[in-house]
Amino acid sequence: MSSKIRVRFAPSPTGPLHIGGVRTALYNYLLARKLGGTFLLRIEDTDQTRFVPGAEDYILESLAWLGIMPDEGVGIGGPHAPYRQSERKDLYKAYADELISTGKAYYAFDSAEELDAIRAVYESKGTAFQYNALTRVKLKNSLSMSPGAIEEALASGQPYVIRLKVPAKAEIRFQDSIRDWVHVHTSSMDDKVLMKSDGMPTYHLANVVDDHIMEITHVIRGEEWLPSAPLHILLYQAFGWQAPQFAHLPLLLKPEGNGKLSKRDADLGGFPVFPLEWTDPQSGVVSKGFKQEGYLPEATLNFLAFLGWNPGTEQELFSLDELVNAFSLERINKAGAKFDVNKAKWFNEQYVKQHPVSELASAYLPEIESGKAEAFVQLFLDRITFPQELGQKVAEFSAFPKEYDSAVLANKWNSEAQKGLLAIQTCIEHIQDWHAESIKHVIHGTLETEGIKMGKVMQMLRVALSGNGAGPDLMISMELWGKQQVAERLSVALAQFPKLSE
RNA sequence: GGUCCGUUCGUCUAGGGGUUAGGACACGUCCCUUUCACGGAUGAAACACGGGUUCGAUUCCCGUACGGACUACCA
Repeated sequence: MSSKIRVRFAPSPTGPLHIGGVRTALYNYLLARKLGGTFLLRIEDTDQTRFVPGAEDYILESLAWLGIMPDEGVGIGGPHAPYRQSERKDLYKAYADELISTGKAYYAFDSAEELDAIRAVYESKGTAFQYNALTRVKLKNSLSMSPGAIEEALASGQPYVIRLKVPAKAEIRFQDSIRDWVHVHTSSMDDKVLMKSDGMPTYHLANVVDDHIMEITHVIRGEEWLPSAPLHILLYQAFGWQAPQFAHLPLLLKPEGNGKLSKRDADLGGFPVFPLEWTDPQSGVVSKGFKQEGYLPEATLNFLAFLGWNPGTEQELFSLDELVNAFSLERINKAGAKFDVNKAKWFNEQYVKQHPVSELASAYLPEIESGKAEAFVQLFLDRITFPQELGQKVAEFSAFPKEYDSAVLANKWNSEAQKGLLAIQTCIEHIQDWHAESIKHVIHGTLETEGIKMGKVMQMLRVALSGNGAGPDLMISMELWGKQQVAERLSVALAQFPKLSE
């Protein structure tokens, strides 16, 4: 008996992959790597009406961007191909038939409209309708109909679904890796549809059959599946199969208020909930992506990993390999986690700072000569959250000041500052070796001989050169502007500042 | 409504029968710096409530409240 770990990520191609889905994929990936197992990708496209073109590619591209590619599955191949459920359609029918023949499932001929009507009646009475042991005898199915009538209905091609015959009185229990024992009584479950009238299986059947065939050992999925887990257990029992180990992940919640994180929150909060930018093929509406917003894949992964899991130590920055190493199902939390943009940004800043300067320079300042571009990156590295801010920073830096910080001017512009700036204007003319260190040396020396305190003029010098009262290291800035530019900026500023007499 | 799941600073969380309840983000203050940012230090900030069990409960049990998920021929 093989004890090889096999996990899967099984999204539906109904739109862009949600960030919660990405976290599910990540946890699956981490467990597989941690235990030397296999991570596979299966596409659950059994609902033909909700298929969205491009969604499958989007999923693959997202996983590739983050570096958590599956070992097996759609787009990769493997021993259990095909991995797209629509292409495995015929398989499921045979399993459903097996359940019919063993009496674990039955045909139901009730139309969707009939059931809706029944539901409406129940609802008007303040109760909920359940298709179960109590009601199925009064409905149109192979349990209530005579053998002849069933025969006839089937032969005449009357549409039907196959439903699981849920036992009336039984307690279903299973041990979840995250929630421990979960018990549910079958009286609160209904006879779920296994095969739809269009010949496609429902999620429940396809999922259980495929997880079994593909030898999945651990099912790691979102908490929204917890209520249907007992049904899946029942299915495994009906087939006589061993159920995999379940782990139901806590949900990702809205940053404000309550509820599941949704696309709407992203639009409202100005942050992405999708890994990559997505253009809706129907409406053309574009949704932001972590990548396009400027989040680095390592930062996105690290941030996501910590939403619902932690290593139990005080280390927060983890590479993917370190995550693999530290990961365990046991340390996943039970309660839902609110998405916090500030924390995401903080992670990104950490990774931006760690990023090789040369790469940032060539990727984000491609127009600028590499040596200078790297100097700019160094200058702004601590002041940006997203690397693409670099271009804007450099543009602002390079532009001639349009106006001068009036508050600083009001406070610091005095005759001593004027004297200092005049002295600086003269002395920089003589600097041959135009580098931050030598500029600093000369300016300091000049101010000292003039008997002017640094504090009295330096901020005015900054305002004169950049227009701003705050900014990066002035000496390095001067080096980057170049001697001629500095001289020009200084003389323009001096001409505009009010003239002060001694 | 029913079923199930959950609840430690504003947020992510550590912890766990006896602790000054720890860390991180954000926020305040201070230091560093010519300024800002970075960095460092520091402050404010939490065990939902009520009953048990116990010498002792934030920790275990039960209720309540609150929150969430699910309740389709969607996944």
